[in-house]
Amino acid sequence: MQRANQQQRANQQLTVLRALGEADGPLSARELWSRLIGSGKSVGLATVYRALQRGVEEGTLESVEGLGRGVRYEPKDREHHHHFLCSTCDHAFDLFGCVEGLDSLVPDGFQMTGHEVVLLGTCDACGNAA
Amino acid sequence: MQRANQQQRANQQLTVLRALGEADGPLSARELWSRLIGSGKSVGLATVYRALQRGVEEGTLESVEGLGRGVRYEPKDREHHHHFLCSTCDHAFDLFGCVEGLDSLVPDGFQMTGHEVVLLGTCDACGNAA
DNA sequence: AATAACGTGAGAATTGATTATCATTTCTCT
DNA sequence: AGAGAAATGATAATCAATTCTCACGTTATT
Repeated sequence: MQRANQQQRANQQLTVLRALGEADGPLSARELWSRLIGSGKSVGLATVYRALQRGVEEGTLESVEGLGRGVRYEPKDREHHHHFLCSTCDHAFDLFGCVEGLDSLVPDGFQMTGHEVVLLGTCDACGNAA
Repeated sequence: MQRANQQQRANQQLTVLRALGEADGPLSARELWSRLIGSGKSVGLATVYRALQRGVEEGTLESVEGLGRGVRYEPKDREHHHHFLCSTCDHAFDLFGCVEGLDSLVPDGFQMTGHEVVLLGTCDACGNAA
């Protein structure tokens, strides 16, 4: 391993969690890792996984399924929201607000404990780049 | 391979597609395969995959992501609907009806082309079995 | 019946995501 | 500074889902 400078040493996991906290939506481990590398932070993919796993164990992070294939993570302290999944860049964006009329969809005998709403389409950037 | 009886020979892929058509919600390849085996139909998992792949290519099936991890499949001719995902048995049930107020969630500059709503909780059977 | 194209099942191979391992390095505390 | 605990990065191992391969059965056509 090449000489790493002291600046970006320290607690790498904090670097990871901070980056996730600044994201505009839930990120997968790889997505988060790419962003870190892209912004010049040298962290191992394994460390990203470790940070995410630990965040979930400690209750500060939440894993989000239902957005395309993989699992994504987001800070748990965000208030109730949903996501917009861009089919071009595959990034998930946080949305604000919720919807009406969910209760009426629940079949007799079923107990609803939560819900997810995902809007699909093209994000601003991808739409303009077309 | 043990002697298979002629009755259930013929076009196995049709058997697969028929079973999917009779399901009360989208099924994963494995889920569909299990059901077939469970009901005495001897089909190979590879054949299930072939039938699903072909169904999608020919436009009669649609793959559904966003329900837990894997990919599930459903006939494309069903009218617009959403799903209830039971956290106990992991089965996805078709629901009827839709919700209000989706448009207002779309951020400026984003183009929405579709949406998914997933209700989470416990299905009737699992709730009673508890 | 003969031939060729297609369908099938079993299991191997591939793939992508996640976890485990291990030699170092960094931290913490004294 | 020194000792032991924890963190880190590279990469190997694991695991589940999906695809591929191939020997053989089936169907269609003649």
